[in-house]
Amino acid sequence: MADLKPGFNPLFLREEDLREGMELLFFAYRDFVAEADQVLSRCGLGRAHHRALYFIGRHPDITVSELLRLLRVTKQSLSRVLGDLSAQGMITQKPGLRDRRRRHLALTPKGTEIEHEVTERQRASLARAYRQAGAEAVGGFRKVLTGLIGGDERKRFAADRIAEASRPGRLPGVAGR
Amino acid sequence: MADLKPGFNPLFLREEDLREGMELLFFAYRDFVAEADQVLSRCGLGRAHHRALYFIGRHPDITVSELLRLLRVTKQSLSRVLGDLSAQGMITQKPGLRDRRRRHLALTPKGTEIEHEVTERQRASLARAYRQAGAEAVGGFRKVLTGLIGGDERKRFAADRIAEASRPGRLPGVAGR
DNA sequence: TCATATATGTCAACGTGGCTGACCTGAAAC
DNA sequence: GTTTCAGGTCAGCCACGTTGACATATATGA
Repeated sequence: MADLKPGFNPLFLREEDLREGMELLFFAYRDFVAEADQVLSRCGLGRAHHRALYFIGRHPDITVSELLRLLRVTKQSLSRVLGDLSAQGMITQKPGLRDRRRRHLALTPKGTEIEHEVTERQRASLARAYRQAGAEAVGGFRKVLTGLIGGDERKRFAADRIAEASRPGRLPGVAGR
Repeated sequence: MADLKPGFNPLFLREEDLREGMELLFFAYRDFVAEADQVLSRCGLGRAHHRALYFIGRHPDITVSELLRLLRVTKQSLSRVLGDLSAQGMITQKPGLRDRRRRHLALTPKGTEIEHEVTERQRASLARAYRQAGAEAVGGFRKVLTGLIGGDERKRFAADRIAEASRPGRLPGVAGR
């Protein structure tokens, strides 16, 4: 069953600890998103809408295909969500100047408001966990999670992400595929 | 907008860092579960089946309601999943001796095999991330995630969980509700 | 200039896995 | 022994993923 050999691994790689880590991730994620779901349901929105709002807010003028690569869903799924958000006046979609096939997405004031309202809960929740755990633990948290991210996306969370943060409209890890 | 005041918070609690943490969690979880989904779809099972298999394997003779509290889904949702697993001969359900209403669940050899096959991928993935990050980072990872878990469940991941691990059939955080 | 290949986005139909509501069954209480 | 209740099931619905077929826009080449 490809079991880990206890004698050849540090303590934290034991079967039991790995299982515990998996459960921790499961429970933490479950509760983290549940935080937002309450607010979302009051707005008549789902989790999928929130994810779209979030990333559009974070990357103004993002195109649909860039958003697709971030979310890793099919364009058909995303299309429905964007249709909803557009119908409710939460996002704007303007065709690109260079390539008029592309629609560039942005939040309306209303969309911004909803996004903040929902995300604020999660941010507060994470902030509390960060504060309780301390700066050093936060570093470890980020280190391990970064290691779990597969492939290209990991680069976005490399050490030099400060530079990225100062260019808010860009999507370095996405535009370059 | 209830923004965090930069002057009164340590650096790692800045808006930008919290957003990055949220995204990290999103991407890491997304890729972590995607790992298992490939294997699952080959077995004709879904994510819900895996979660049930996992926790039944980890807590033999668990009752349906205990499982419900772990997974936080409705009994109707779980019932369908258990029906599938039972029909495919992956779990056994025997009525309790003391209270014959309760069904105690356990994995069959076939169920154990499938569970291992799926979970093994995830365990390997987490082990790699742990190894890359180092023991200290793993401690921080667990600390922050534990802080994200709401309410009662957090206790299960307290310092004395070693004691729990030596009593594999028990569910201290669950039975006591 | 028009035929076509490619990229992008949409429409229709379907599957998984959540949910609520109504109901059944065994155990316990009066 | 009827009632009450916890544990579990059946039926139907919804959110949000999927695939397949199609529409539109740009780029390419005769």
